[in-house]
Amino acid sequence: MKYCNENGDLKISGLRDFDLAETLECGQCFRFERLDKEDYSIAALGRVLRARQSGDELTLFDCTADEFEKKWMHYFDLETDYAAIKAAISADDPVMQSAVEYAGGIRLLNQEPYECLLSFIISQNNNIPRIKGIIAAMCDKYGDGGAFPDLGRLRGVTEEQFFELKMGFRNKYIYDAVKRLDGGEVVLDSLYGSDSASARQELLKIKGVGPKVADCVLLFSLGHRDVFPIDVWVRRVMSNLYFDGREQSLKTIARFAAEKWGGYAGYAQQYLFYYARSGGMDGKS
DNA sequence: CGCCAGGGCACCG
DNA sequence: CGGTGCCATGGC
Repeated sequence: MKYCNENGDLKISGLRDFDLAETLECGQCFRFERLDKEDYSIAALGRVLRARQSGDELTLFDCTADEFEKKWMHYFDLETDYAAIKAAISADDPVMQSAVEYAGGIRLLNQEPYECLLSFIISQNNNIPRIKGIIAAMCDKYGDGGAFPDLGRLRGVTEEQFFELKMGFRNKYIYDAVKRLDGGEVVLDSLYGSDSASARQELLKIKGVGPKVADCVLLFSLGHRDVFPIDVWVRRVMSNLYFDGREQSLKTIARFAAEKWGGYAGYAQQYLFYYARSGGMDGKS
């Protein structure tokens, strides 16, 4: 990977195992806008970044090399060797080989834990377009200039006001999350280093945060790549492709994934999720 | 109209 | 413990 700044824009070349569209559209983040094919506006890390990919070249508009090194390199997980990970998780596994081939440019983002937590609380029993809409409404209403509203801005917001953003029954959960973070009962930044199980226990203190939401926050923002979030899609695709179509319990799937993929289970999960949602459920396409 | 969506809670036996 | 009904909303 090489990069240099041209007229204020950063041009990165020689990228491998990276596809901007796949990475953004695979359901791990919600605040982005597709301007054109492989051309996106991304709201993250305190600003709006426009990015466009052409082959193995990625352009980050209005971005210095310094900013790239300090923020976006890690955000897009570009310092990680995905070729090695893909080889490891798909060894002797035709199912995972297909999933990895289908969307081999997915990267697991390193998002901000606070935004990731609130976003995935909103995601529960919901669909992706509507999740994006609710988050956008919250940013418009309470964020500074459309940014994701920080704790200070959500501190005084009532359950009723969250309900007005069309959150439905999740309004109480968002309210509870804000309260516990604000009160210091849960400290997200302390969860980077600890082991996944104890970090999950902390997140489960928040009302409306169960195993699935907790695992998404651990995987997509806190660097715990061993966790394996199981939603309806993952349960379906796992049952179909690894258990002969017989629906398995969450516990069985979790144990299977942990034994099969270990510390790389999170990567495996994301390839499978995207594969399943794109119609690869029968194991042929 | 009913079913479903990147679930979790309360309640039940 | 494991199973079940319920929760708001919008797209299909």
